[in-house]
Amino acid sequence: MAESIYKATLNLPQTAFPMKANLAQREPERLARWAAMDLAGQIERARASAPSFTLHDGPPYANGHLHMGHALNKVLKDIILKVRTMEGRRAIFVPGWDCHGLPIERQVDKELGSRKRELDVLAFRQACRDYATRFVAIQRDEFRRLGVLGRWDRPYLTMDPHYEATIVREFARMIRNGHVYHGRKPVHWCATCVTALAEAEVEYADHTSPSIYVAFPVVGGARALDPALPDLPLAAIIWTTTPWTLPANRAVCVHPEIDYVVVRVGEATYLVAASLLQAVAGVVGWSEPELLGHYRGHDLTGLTYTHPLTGGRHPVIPGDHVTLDAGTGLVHTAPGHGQEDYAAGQAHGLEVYAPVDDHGRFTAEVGPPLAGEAVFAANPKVVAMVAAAGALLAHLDITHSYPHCWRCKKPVIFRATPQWFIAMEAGALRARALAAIEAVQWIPAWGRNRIYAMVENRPDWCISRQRQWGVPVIAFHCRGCGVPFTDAGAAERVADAAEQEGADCWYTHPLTDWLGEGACCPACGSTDLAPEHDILDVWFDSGVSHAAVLLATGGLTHPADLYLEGSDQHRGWFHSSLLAALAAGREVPYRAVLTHGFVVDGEGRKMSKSEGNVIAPEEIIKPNGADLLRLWVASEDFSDDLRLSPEILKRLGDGYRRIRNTLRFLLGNLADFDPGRDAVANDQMEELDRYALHQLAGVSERVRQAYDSYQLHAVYHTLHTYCITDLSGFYLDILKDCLYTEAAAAPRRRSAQTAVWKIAETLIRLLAPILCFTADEAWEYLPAVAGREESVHLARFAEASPFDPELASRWEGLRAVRGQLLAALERARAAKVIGGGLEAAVTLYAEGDTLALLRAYDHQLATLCIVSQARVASLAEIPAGLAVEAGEPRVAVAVVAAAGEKCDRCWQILPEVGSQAGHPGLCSRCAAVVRGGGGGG
RNA sequence: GGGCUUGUAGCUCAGUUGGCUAGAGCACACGACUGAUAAUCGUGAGGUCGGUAGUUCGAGUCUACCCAGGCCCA
Repeated sequence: MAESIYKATLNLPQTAFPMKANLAQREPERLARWAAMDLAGQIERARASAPSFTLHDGPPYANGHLHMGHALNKVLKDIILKVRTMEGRRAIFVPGWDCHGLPIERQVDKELGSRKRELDVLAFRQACRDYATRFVAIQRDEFRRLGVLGRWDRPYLTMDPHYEATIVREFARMIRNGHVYHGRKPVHWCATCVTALAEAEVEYADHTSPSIYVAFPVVGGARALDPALPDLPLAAIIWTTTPWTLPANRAVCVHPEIDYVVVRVGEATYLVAASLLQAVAGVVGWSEPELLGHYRGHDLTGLTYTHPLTGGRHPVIPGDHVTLDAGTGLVHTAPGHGQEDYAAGQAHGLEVYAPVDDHGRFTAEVGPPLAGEAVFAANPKVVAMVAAAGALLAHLDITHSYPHCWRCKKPVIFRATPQWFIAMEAGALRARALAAIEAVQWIPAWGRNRIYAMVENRPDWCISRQRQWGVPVIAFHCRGCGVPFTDAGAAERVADAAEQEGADCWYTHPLTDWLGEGACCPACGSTDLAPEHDILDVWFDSGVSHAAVLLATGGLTHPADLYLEGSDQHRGWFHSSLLAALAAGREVPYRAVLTHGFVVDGEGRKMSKSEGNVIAPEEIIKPNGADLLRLWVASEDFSDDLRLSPEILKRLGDGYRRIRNTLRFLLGNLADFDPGRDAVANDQMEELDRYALHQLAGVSERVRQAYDSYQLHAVYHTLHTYCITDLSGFYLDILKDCLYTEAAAAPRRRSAQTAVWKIAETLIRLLAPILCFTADEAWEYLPAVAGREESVHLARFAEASPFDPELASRWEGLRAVRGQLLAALERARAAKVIGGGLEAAVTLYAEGDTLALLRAYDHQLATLCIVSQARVASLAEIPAGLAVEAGEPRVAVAVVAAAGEKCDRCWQILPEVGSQAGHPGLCSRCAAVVRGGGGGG
């Protein structure tokens, strides 16, 4: 097609802002630019005296590469910080890492292999430190790639000397507050490796164990339970697969809500769960047990029984963990040898008894013949003793899943070992924590219930670990009497030393440096003292971050305004931070807690390697850029789980391109616009442009409000729909005629450009927290203005454009009619009456207010509907055969092919084309523009 | 098994205290344009609101149970 000679006289869009994002290449370039200009530092300096907003970073674990969960969390934080910054607040981001702990220790173990034996504690700790340092660097680079701004050059690390010192100092405060005590608790123990094992170090495998049913004689016989029963002996039947734990039995647990029965077999009666009677009868060989009575579990509690081996008397207690899956419904409980046994024992004041040494052998306490025997080897002896006591009802072998040591593959035992605890009741810690929870804003609100129930029910916090890579529990043992003790003053001295030397000082200094010369055991007076070897739980480390970071970093506040983590942290960091702060006599470290869900696949299932449905951040960034990942974060409602799938990314890519193109079009139409010279005052602007600014004001307000309440998905949907519906599909489409064909400096074109400019300035800023790369790129293509910030991230959100509801209601009326007209045009198109809209001449038939409105805007209707000619008439004049359009308002639309010639320049078909002197191909408007020196050119 | 939580078109989301033929954008189909062009515009077709049973004149919205997910425990 021959190009019109007039094309050069049009003001077509011009911009170097590329349509194709090419983010994979451009983002790293922008990151380099930000680094070179120290963008994060500039932002901090620009807001140095502004009101603060502190979002405290929960430290990820310094191990492995980032997964989507990490990316999600950090991007959410970054978006929120950028929002606060653009709202004018000082929002300093100090990222952190959790560096101590078992996973790193295990990795280092693996890497060292057999060489580990050659390393002393300090060398091993150094190896762990090196490992953590390596992954901090890796993860830092991966986080930065996401566009997250902050103090990446000086993050907080829980292994920093200052941080380690803070851990010790907070521990000292807890000692002073009377929270720290020493007790016993069962842990997985490998008797071969002579070490405690964490849950992660336990592997489950099949193992054959003796399965025995034992009768525990109830004190007082059947009548102790129910006087109506015959005066016969009564025995509670228990089942166990670890006979060796029987010497440590201290109770029998029953479920208070379960039905139990008493049955008579010969001259004895037995207690067993009703629903398990048949199974038990089969195993122990009862032919016809006689049913004597039904009882609920809570009827049984309060009974006591005689231990068949020791002769000791122990109680029947309630326990909700009792199930009817197997056994008898009455559970042998040894608080020193089982997790649930321990919990039940704690609730009823039972002794934590575990007469087994580090090598898995019975101690002298149990006496002959078991003393000195390895527990597994002693099983037959115990069974024989039970039989000898006349208490063995049945004995067989079963194969079942049983915990084994990850290292030596031998079966492990549960064994109570000495541990350090934070007491929940001392200083009313639990009550204070519950009260504090009420004062925090939980977003979503159900977070409050979740953490409240946990704090309400949790046992004392076991803070010691039998490990090496961590901060030592600052405590002492007396070699004389064996009594452990703490000393707050000593701990404070350790903290002082740790400020310089790190927690390693515990291993390098003599105890006299902490306790002074001549220190002695507070219990027996012995001066033969030893340091504690256990280290602190890593949750203790991160739990004191508020003290180590918020209190120690200028510009941050304590408490923080916000903690923001996944919902699993109700049990994790939110929880440990709360307890650590209160136990140390500090206030709650956060005012508000925001939680997000987990990343799941397109079906809502969790991502797992075995399922093959994992998507790594890398897989999004490499082809699409970090902005797309960020857009995904913003597009989904993060209060629930976030779905991620190839289709979702595809849709999102479409959305991104749409927004980008809209920006490009806006920028392209500002090529010749100099705001200082050309901007039109609001009251001088065309109504259409003022209506566009009114819409912008609404969008801006909605988005700002959504940002403020952390409804990021509402931000995305609002902006996306705005770009498509209000801008692309309405305002900008209509505006093309004016922008392209009017004289460059024509007042109505400058009016339009002023609106376009304000829309661009506002929209780019609103997008900046989410599309941090794209918005900053677009920022550079905005018309130059004095004092423009070097980056959009240094700017504030735009001043609100004016609302004009009265004008808006008129234009919404016009827009509704336009919608009706478009449907009519489509029919005409289908009937081949017209092709493009500009081939049409329309007549709008309306009535009442609509008719008045249309008459008032008569001269603008053609432009508004992008047809060549439009006229208005009363619905009363509607021609025969023309139907009223469906919907509101009531109008009829007649569409005919426009009469006249097509203007060579603006493509409208008008009757006057051909009558313009010197410009036979032009309409009168275009002829005037061309005579006046053309458009822009 | 327990605590908390989710389930509206293929996708992402709206649906205030129960009240209209359940909405939006995208994707899809069809069409237009070729001066936003690896763009742009229009029209249209998509949902028994996870299921069942209740309460009610009326339920996506309330109740109970069930199914399928998620987090944390056991």
